[in-house]
Amino acid sequence: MAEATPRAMREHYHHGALRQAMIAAAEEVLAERGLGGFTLRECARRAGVSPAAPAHHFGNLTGLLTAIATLGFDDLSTAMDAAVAAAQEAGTSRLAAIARAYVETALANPGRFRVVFGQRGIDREDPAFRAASTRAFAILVREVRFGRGLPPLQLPDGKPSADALDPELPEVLLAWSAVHGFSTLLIDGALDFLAEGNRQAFLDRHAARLFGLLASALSVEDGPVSAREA
Amino acid sequence: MAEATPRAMREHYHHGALRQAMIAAAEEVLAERGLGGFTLRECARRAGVSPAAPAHHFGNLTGLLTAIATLGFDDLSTAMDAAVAAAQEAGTSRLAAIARAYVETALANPGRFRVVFGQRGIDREDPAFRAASTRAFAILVREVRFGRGLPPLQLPDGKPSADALDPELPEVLLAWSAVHGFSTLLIDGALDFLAEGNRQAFLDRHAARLFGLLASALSVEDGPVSAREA
DNA sequence: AAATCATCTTGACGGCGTCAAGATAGCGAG
DNA sequence: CTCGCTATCTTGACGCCGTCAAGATGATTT
Repeated sequence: MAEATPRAMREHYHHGALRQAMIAAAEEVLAERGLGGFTLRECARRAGVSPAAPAHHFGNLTGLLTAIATLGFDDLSTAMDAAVAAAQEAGTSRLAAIARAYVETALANPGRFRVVFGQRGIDREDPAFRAASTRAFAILVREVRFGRGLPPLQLPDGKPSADALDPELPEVLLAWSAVHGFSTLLIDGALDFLAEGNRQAFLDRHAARLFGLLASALSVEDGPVSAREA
Repeated sequence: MAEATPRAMREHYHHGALRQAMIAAAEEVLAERGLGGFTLRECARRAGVSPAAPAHHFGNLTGLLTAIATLGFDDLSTAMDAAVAAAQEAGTSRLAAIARAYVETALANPGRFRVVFGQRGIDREDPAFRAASTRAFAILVREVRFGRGLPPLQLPDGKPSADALDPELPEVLLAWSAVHGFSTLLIDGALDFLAEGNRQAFLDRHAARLFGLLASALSVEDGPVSAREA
């Protein structure tokens, strides 16, 4: 497949599905070496193609990363939706399930997760990316509203009107910030001094309590419920 | 100062304070071009020195970034402590003040903030870095405990014993995750589709509510306050 | 005054992303 | 059926990157 003989080159001069092949190679490289070790040339190498070939399909490195980011966002949506369905079934907290799914997706392939959040130049105006991003955000909004006993919002097609989701925005932002922050802190090793070399044990020990705390914080009806016996 | 004549070169063959100069240059580059446009060679250029000169002081790029990260963590600590003092004075929520300070620090110099959290290879085992990191974490722990009406923890010197801070760990993690996640989402532009081109207005509009929500969530006395009428 | 040592320069290496120019092949129009 | 068109891919080059080995320089110690 990656033959170097003139014969094979002649036969495969036109790759035929380079775009797909590049994306597959990119996912591979990200999983293997992370975002730091990610290289356009290496992806081209694995796709069995010259370094300049991808330009025609993706424009440049940013284009490739944007494509990866779009897929990554879709995976995030898929994982969250699946988690919600499972929690629904099991009768457990849907918000906690979403949180778990988000963090697990990030930890499963940190390099890819970092691409999604543009640690290395993606095109946020790209229509496909925007669509994927909006889709994921809508899931979060829907679940936060569900957690507060509110009916789902009518999301015509494009982005939800800012006014419509304004009332619950702080809750949504808190939810997203918390799961996203926890994910990045874990990925970047900022919590390693607490995990003492065993990240999984650390998660088993504290993640559920953290997610539960978040879910219950978001379910609280109104203002400060403190002042209980302070 | 950055003369190129042999004369000046001879006079300045030994820079004398290259370490400082490199750090200053690095901060400059980070502020100007962000972490993506950050380059060891560019820093050396601004310090008026050859590309290989910094090696003697920092080892390699990672060494320089680690030094920057250490300073960045210290700034985070300073900002948080100042915010707490101010809130104390004003009688407002100390936790909300810390949150605001954290986010503001991140937004003030995103490139530097990204260095702190190792988006580009730092040495987390570096003693100075570890100390700075522990210091900042201790502030967070102290304030979360204060918010819950608990006395400050005895932190001998090194890291706090894991057992001692175990009870409040979920709250601390939630606090850190939320402020960190909000910061990175903002920095990475993931919230731009909500901010509609005016990030400051967006913050003015929603940040206070978000921080207030977080602070009150952390002040809740005990377990799930949900199940109220679910 | 001589020797030692930290500091800095020079020149080179391989790897990167990108670009211009040319080779190749599939495809539609005649 | 063939001719040309166009999308696709290669080649070779450019400037930039981080790093290294070897040598120059100057401060410090002996």
